[in-house]
Amino acid sequence: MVEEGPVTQGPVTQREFGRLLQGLASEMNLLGHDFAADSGLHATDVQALLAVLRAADPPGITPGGLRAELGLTSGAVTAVLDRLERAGHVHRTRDEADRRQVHVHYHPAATRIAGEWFAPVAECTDRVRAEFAPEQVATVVRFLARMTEELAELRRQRRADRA
Amino acid sequence: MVEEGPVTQGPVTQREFGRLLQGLASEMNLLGHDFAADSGLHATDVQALLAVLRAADPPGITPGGLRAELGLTSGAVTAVLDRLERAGHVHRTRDEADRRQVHVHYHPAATRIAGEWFAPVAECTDRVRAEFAPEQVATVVRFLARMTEELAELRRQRRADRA
DNA sequence: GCCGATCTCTCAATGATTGAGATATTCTCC
DNA sequence: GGAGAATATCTCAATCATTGAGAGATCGGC
Repeated sequence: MVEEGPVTQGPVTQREFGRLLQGLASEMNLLGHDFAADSGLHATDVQALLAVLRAADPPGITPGGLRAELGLTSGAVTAVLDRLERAGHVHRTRDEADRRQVHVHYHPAATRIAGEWFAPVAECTDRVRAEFAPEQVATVVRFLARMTEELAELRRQRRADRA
Repeated sequence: MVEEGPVTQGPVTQREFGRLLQGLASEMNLLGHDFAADSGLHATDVQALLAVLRAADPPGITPGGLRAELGLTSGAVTAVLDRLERAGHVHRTRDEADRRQVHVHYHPAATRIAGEWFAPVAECTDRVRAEFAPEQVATVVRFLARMTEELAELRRQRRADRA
């Protein structure tokens, strides 16, 4: 009873806020695990497939981009893409302008499969979003974008410091 | 302007919203990778260590709890804990009431090391939080909590359906 | 054109993860 | 109380993802 007091800014300590963020990230990770298990893929392959799916496909994401986005070494990315390609989820094309680069594209079937599997998740998201007023949703969106941006900047800076 | 037809809920489409969430989760994952690289640990070990750190320590988290929270098999959890214990980050105690169970506790040193490494991340979080009014932060907190809860419920239900 | 830089892939070595089974403990129901 | 089912953790051999160094191919600046 005593600890339920404050409501606005004070009640959520930095630590609790971190816990919330970690908890959500963890839960999303587990969704990936489940999708992997259901699809006969591995957790890493799913992360890669999702990264490919959420990349703009006109250009398509490069193995190097995946390397940066998944935190893997180049050999691991090649292996992941080999597995995804062998399973028929993605295919590679070589950039004609810069022939060193490769672009990874998803197959329509992969979109459909992932879309169907994640449909209940999307419903989940919609359900939660519906609990918030439009301007509140906008606030959440702004927060998510800013947080992501700020963390990316932090990592970028750290990388620069290391060199 | 023209192609924004299927607006499910306000200005942000469901797809964009999912992208935002995935992007943030991905970024947080990469932070874990970097911490792992700097600490001589593996990505999984870091996830486990963070899970131990954010668990209430009076009881301490069990290997089974970690198994559920990381999506690993029992053998993998044992291996992870062996590594973390060997590195001096955590230690195991056996529950006296139910001697089948084990509780994992972090060493104070682990808290300090992780705390120091993640201090800039915490500053990041604070910086972003400072950009929002108290009631907006409260909205974000509520959203994070509800989203996590809903996703956890979805996974729980799926697990039940499978059986 | 040439040299350094960039991007991807190869490959052997390492080691993390799996999955079935063993062990120990608790719970349930007669 | 005691037999059997259920639960929690650990063991271990087999599998396979990941690492890390290096090769091959291509581009950009001078």
